[in-house]
Amino acid sequence: MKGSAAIRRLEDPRQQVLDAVLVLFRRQGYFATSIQDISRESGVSVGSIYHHFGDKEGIARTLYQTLTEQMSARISWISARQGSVHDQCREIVRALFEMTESAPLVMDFMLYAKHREFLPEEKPICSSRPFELMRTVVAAGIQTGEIRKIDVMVASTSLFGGPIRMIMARLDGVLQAPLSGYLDEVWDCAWRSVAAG
Amino acid sequence: MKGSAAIRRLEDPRQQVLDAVLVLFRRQGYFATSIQDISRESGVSVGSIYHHFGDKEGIARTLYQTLTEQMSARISWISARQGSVHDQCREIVRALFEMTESAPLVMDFMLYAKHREFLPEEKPICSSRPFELMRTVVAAGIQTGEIRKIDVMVASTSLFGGPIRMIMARLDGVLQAPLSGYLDEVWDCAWRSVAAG
DNA sequence: GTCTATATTCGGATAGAC
DNA sequence: GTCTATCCGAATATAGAC
Repeated sequence: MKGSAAIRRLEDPRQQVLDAVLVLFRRQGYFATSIQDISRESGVSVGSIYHHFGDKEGIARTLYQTLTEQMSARISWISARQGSVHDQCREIVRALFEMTESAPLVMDFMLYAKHREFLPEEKPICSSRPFELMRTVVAAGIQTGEIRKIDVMVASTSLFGGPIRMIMARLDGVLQAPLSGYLDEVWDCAWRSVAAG
Repeated sequence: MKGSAAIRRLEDPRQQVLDAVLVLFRRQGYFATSIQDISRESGVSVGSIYHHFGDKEGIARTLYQTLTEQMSARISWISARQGSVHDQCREIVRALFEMTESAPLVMDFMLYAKHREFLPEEKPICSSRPFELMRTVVAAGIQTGEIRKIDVMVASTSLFGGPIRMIMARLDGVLQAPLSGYLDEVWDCAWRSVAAG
């Protein structure tokens, strides 16, 4: 039955560990978080953690890959459901804002964690799938003529740079109110920067 | 004479250490850099380093404060020399781009370093002096009517968010060519997002 | 102020029982 | 698969001579 899957998932030690490190990495950072901390917070023993993840880096890598995949999937899904590139991009920004409020730890890890410091093999965040997808959408917008004929990288950073800085400000506590209240104004600014006509 | 000052500065152990950690923190990050590494790279002994900085965190703090002060001073200077807010902001972006090319290590430390992980006392980078100054300029622009009447934070992130993302892409190696070639297009986009009229 | 040698702590990783 | 007890290398910080 379905219910047992949910319970199993709660008991799944891998998921327990991933949930715990998301909290701990945010609170103390990767390096200040010991395996002992992770064991205590997750309720999974040290030996079990090593059995499942190999080493400490393996935990971070698994978390990183899981989250980037989820985010990519969500962006693709949104993108496919919208008609115009304008609507696609606006809904992506809306989704990013919504994720920031509902899962700030995830957004924090995605945007702020210096993956290069503890995942030297991984590509920089700018080159990760979610950001590549955003650039793809922008490139399509230039093709359709919705977006002015400018460099794709310039268009992407102009369109999403403002919203991303707002998210960072919110995660830092510089911004007190929820992002949803700023969405219309932020999107209006962002779109003006690249809109054709 | 002036020459001896320059030589003295090269011999100043504090400066030697700060120069070295800028390189090391960029290459390996704060936590992966040991005091031994710093001693080797700077040519200053471990004991001397502790004498001057107290502890490892003291090195990072000194570096952070020195760089934010320099950056703030430069932004203030630029801002004071320009007539319109439009020109002030454009020259700030130009200066940021120029700094990225001439001193990438400095920009990397300012934008990318997770200061919260090793400087828990410091304010988040969004709240640091340089960013506050930028918001002040933007607020002035709203007063003069050059910038539309929108939320100051929204206006700031919209205006500088794109350029900052371009800088990050450049530091990550995602962008191959120097930023100077993108300045006009980036600034055009940025200004459109907030310009009145 | 500068340096070398050293102490002490800490945390990643493993061994091996269950 | 899970757990506890343990090892061992590494890194911060200090002591104390010069």
